[in-house]
Amino acid sequence: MTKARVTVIDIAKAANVSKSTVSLVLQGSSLVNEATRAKVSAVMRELGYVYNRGAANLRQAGSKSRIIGVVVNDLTNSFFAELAVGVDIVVQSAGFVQFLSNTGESIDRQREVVASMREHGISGLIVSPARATDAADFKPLVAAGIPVVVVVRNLPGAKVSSIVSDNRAGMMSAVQHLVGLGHKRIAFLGGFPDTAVFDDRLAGYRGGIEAAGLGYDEALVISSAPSRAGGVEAIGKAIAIGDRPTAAVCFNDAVAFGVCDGLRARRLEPGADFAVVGFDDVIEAQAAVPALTTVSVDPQGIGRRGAQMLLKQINAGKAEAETVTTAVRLVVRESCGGGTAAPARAGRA
Amino acid sequence: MTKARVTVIDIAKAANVSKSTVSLVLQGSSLVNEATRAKVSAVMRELGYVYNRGAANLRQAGSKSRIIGVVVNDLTNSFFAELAVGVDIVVQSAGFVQFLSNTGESIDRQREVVASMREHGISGLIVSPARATDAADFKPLVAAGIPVVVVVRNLPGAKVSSIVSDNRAGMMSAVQHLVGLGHKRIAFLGGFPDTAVFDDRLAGYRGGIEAAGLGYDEALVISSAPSRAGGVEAIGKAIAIGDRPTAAVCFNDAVAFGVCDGLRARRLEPGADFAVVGFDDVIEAQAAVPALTTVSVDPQGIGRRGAQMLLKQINAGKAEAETVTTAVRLVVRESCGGGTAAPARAGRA
DNA sequence: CTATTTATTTGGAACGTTCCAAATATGTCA
DNA sequence: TGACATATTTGGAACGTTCCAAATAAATAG
Repeated sequence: MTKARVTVIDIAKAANVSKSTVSLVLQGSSLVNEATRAKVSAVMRELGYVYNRGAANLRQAGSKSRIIGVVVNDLTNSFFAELAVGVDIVVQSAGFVQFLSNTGESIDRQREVVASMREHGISGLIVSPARATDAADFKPLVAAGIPVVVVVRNLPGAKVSSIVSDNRAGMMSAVQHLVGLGHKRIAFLGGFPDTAVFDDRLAGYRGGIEAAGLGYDEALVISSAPSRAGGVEAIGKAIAIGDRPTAAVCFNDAVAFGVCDGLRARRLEPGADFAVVGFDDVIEAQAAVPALTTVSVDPQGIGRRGAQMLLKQINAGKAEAETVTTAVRLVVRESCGGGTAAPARAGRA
Repeated sequence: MTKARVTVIDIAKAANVSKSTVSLVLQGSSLVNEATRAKVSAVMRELGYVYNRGAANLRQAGSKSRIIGVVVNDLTNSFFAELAVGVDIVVQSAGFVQFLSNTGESIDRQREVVASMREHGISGLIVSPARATDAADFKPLVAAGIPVVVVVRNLPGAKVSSIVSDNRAGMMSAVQHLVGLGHKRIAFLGGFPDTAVFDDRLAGYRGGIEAAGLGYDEALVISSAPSRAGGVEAIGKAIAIGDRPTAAVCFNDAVAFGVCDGLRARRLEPGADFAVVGFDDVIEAQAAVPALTTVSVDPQGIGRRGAQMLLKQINAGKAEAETVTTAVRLVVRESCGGGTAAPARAGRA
């Protein structure tokens, strides 16, 4: 067991050069003679040298740490897992590493992990904020010159870059699709009203309804937790309405799945008896039965995009807030009926 | 915009004490006077001090970095995402942070990220190795005194701790369940034979078959990619066998889903015409139609467990390799027929 | 052979902490 | 009061790098 760490000085001694030279080799400087470089490299390999980034960061000005912090609100949701993977791909290929943490929608946890990341000297931060995050929470970071990119959920008021999907347009096209299928009573189900994403999606819904000449009816907007359970709850209320809706656009796919569950529990077949559209296009959407018609947002793409933007800002040194909305597209599957006749599913009563 | 970083010396000056005292406060030492502590803390808050962990690590011996490296082979698989969350939960509440990377089953990538983590001075590593990982890859880490815990997939030959689920027992109980339902010809479908996990599960299958007095028939073991597509392929071959099986245990849930797809494509209804059992109990298993009977392994639990073990080793200073197999349990749903019939699952939500 | 480039190498002095040994202040007891 | 114990504070000297200014070696010019 090697007791002490092998340092640049050990290398220097063994290779008969100065530590400065070793450092030069480490950075691939062109100042050093080829022969020397070879010798030093050989010694490093031989002694099993491992670079101490901490020490280097200490010396180098501020944020050369090459660590990117990534904070997501729910890693168990495959949407965000995909997003993290997208970030990782570009971050890694740029020679940075990723510091990933999950907040589970807890705002306190979020504060903790961001603080911790800061102590570790991250070069930049990508965050999908927990619900009800205070826009001011990231103020100190940007004040310290650490670029921040907010993804998925935007943070109105925060002076940071953000990438969000085009929630309005997506929901609008979902509504248009249902209208095209002849539906007149279309509900909007799920989601918490206190989020910017909710507002955007609802606005898209309303826009679609009004553009179709249908009246916007507030009774058809039923919020709930943005989860499967929330979907079950919401469809329950929706069905109890006097002038019952015949279709619904859902806040996200999880809600849509819950809506399907709730329909079946009432002996209604999603797709046949009631049309359902989701939002996000999570991996499960295409495997579900019936396969879910949904608005696809490509979380991995958002992750990649966000990471690129962040790296750009890090390299630029100066970060001016920039906002990007990424396009979305409706993926028509089976949950609104009419779709591609599925491989004969035995009709479950 | 604050130009320079606020350091412990700035605090010292402003609070009229020495930097040593500030350091003491930082570490919550009981040596410092209450009044002094209060004053220093106030100044720190006022000047917006942020602790520089890099500098601290530099001074402190070896691995006090409080960073835990986590490497998984496929973050988009919700099984591993759950695992990462499990790790994060205990790691975070112990005041450590998590460095998470995804290898996407690439062995090169794995080497890169592990090297990078090492440069950053991780205190320990939790890894779910990419396929065909060389056991020797983690040698240098443990030689350097950095504890490593391998999860999910074990690494025969590596002298590191590991946590794997009880693959043998799980598969055995799956077979027993099918035997109990009267099946005589039971196939084992999917998975790559070059993995330890495959060997274990196959051994469990064989054990169950033989314990039931049924003959072990190699023709009924059909390997394939451990994916949905692999499942489709495997069931195709299985059905083509002369003495056709009436049931199958699958390498994992993804394969099981593929098997269901393949059955339907041949106008066979999984559950009714052919019994299918999965392994893992991924989130989708209970929502699928028919809901999948499968062996539940609780990835989050494995993550938590692994993290605890790692922390224990870090604190102990010395790490002796320890191997734990976690219990699994068969969850009976609908994919073997007979199960809870009609009343659509309102059960969960 | 000296003067002048050009190529390479090199000692410190940082960076922001923690740790140690030693200094100072405070209190207690005879 | 002096001597001693106890509580609190404090200057350096590390830790492993990078950077700077300056030294040395080699090559070219005059």
